[in-house]
Amino acid sequence: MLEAKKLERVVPIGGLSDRTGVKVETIRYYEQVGLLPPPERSEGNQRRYGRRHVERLAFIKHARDLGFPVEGIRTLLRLSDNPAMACDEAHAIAVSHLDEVRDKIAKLRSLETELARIAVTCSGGVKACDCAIIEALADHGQCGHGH
Amino acid sequence: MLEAKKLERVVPIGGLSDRTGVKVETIRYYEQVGLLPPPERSEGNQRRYGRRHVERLAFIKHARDLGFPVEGIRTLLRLSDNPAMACDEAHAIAVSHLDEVRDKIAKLRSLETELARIAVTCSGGVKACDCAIIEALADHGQCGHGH
DNA sequence: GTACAATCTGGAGTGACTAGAGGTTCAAGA
DNA sequence: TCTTGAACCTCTAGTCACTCCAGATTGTAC
Repeated sequence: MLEAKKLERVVPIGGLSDRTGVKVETIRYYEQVGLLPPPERSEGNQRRYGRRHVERLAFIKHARDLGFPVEGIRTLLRLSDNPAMACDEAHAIAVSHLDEVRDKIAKLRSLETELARIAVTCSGGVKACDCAIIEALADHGQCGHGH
Repeated sequence: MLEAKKLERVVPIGGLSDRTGVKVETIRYYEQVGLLPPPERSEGNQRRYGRRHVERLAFIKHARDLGFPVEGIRTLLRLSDNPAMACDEAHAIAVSHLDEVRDKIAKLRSLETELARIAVTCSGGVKACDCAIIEALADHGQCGHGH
């Protein structure tokens, strides 16, 4: 058992960073906020990570890439550590987040439309023109707030 | 002249907030970072805003609603105060921002696709199932980083 | 052994707000 | 005119998810 543990490949934080694509500083941050458990240390107090940390961090990164907030990931990790629990909660988290992403897409498309309208009215390059972009931004009728 | 100025309708910060939809605290913030010039004050040191401030803040709000960063808005405001300047810069700012918005939409749609895939594999509600969401997040093949 | 890159901790910054504490002013109503 | 409560003030610090920097130590290749 100890022998098996002794032979496990452990890496310093840079090695974990290389394996997961997560920055060194971000790894330390995740440890600080409790997403990643503190690893064992070398005699010189340097972090040494084994396979389980690699897997945990990969999970975290995948979830971050999908836009889950840190607190949501904390919940997902807890569920991950208790596979016998109902997956209602994981599903609720994912669906809620999916809704947020869809809302955001809708909003951004609306922004895109207006930005494209604004940008196209001023092709640029003409000195001393009255800038249509500035005028569009000053146009209260387009600012989405009733006056 | 002084008489005309005396008769201009001025409002306290709450009035400006009501007229523009921008929060009181956010108005103070914009003054602090220099987007909004400091207004005149009452004898009791309360801010008093006239029409020009209302217009300036409406401009800022419109630009923020479109997602322009504060520094970009600072530039747009400078251009707005100098209408004789070439509008190359305003155009460049708008187009650059439009590109960012388009990039973001593309990324979010990709996220939506994967989230929808993940969420649909676990309809939830079945106790003691192996949660497909957790497994999907743990699946290195899907995390966008080569191992 | 030497040198340099990697690692450590602690503190603070980023961007755009947002909240709270404790004190003052203002305006409406009695 | 007086009272009261909302609006206002400044200052400080928090939010979220990182990110950066300084100064010191460790580790590894040559």
